[in-house]
Amino acid sequence: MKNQYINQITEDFNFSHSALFKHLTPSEVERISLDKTINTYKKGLCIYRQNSRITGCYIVLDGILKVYKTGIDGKEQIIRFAKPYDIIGFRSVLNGDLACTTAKTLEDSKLCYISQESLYYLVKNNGNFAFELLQLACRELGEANEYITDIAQKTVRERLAEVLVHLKQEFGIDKENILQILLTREELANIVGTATESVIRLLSEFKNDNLIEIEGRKIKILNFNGLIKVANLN
Amino acid sequence: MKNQYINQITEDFNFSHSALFKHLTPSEVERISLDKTINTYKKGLCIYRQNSRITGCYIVLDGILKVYKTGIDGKEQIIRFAKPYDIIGFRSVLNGDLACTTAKTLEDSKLCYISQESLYYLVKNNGNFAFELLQLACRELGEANEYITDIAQKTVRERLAEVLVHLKQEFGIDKENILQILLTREELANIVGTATESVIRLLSEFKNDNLIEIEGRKIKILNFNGLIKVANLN
DNA sequence: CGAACCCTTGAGATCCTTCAATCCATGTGG
DNA sequence: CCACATGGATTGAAGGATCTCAAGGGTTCG
Repeated sequence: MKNQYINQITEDFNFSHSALFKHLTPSEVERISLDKTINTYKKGLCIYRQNSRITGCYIVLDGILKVYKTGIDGKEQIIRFAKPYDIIGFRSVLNGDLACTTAKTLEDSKLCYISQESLYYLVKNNGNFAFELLQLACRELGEANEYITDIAQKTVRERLAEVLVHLKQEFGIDKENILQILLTREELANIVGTATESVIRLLSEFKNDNLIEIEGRKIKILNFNGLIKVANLN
Repeated sequence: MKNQYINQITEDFNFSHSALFKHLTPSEVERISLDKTINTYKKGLCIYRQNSRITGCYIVLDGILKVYKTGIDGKEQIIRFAKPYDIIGFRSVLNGDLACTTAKTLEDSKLCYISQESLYYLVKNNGNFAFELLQLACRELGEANEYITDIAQKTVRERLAEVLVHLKQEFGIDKENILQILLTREELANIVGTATESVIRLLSEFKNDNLIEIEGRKIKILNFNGLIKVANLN
């Protein structure tokens, strides 16, 4: 019976592939398997909402989510994406704060819910888990600091090129060099922190410079090093 | 003998006032007291530099530091400040990365150095300490996300007002309503993410609007709620 | 008394946003 | 199958916020 639950999650989620969860003992795996919930979500659904109380966090088993803050007059600022093996919502759970972001699926997705109690249990009882989570938080913090500096100092053009570089690094490209994440122009603008129209104009400049090709939301990377140069990355 | 070391730190630093360190057992206090180093630093000194290897972290006992990243053509972006009871450098220590920021004293300061080994020891052996540190990282992460949204969406005017609000909340004001942190116009610009000249012009607008008074680097807050309104904070 | 720093102000340039109009694809209900 | 609504993409034009450059003034300090 218990094994059945465990199989249900390990089928979708190979713990040993996760830096965070590979330290779990069999009994810990069993424990979280007992109170976890695996659900699938259609594209475009909110998993949790900014300013709502959040009772647990989620591991992404399949799909891609955007995590964003809603700022002045409803404009979204995308803070990060989450893909398989990523964990979302742990920040608010650990702090006991209301969610400071909204998480929404960009594709049909499968998530594993882990309750606040389970997360606390792991953090308190498994030093390695706590350490990995701490490292994760620190890594995200480092990235956030980088982001702040970029937004504060770089031009929109540089930032858009940098975003394309990061998206390639995070989601990869297929054999035709097409970015493996599909975003609307508005979503791109909400990462870069600019207006939709600016993204459109710059993308078409990048196209004229033979850095990329565009077909709807598909972006083909033609000259990665060129993008890096435009982005002013080192 | 050992007690002498312990006194040396507890004299400057009341552990029970620190959310992070109040969980330490006497033997843990003793342990870190044995390998810690307390030093005073003149104003304007670098404690550690971006891209350098960092062998431990620092607790601020006295003084104020700025923590910043150096971006395009040497322009500083101030990420945060540190004041007594704050801890700096733990992010890079825990991740084993090179420092991603530079920390510099804004006043004569006294810091307590804690080695990587001691920090690791505490994280691994004291679940409460690890938990507090995790919470701290999560809190900073939440603030960083907030910051990203602000820089991306707000005008320079709004951001400058917001910075003044935050500085008041973090460092307070004296009986004459003067901000208890002195910054150059350039440093203010490096928090806001703008040009020095813009800060100067906006500060004098705020003065004309009777929100503040300026005398050199002293900023007197005349109308705090007005600043909050300009900052578009709620 | 310079030198070094910081602060201030003006003017022009420019990047970017905003607003408005159009186009296109998709989906839905009659 | 058509008419229409919806959401996204695109383009142009105008305006504005902010930056850059340049010059000058004040203060501190050796």
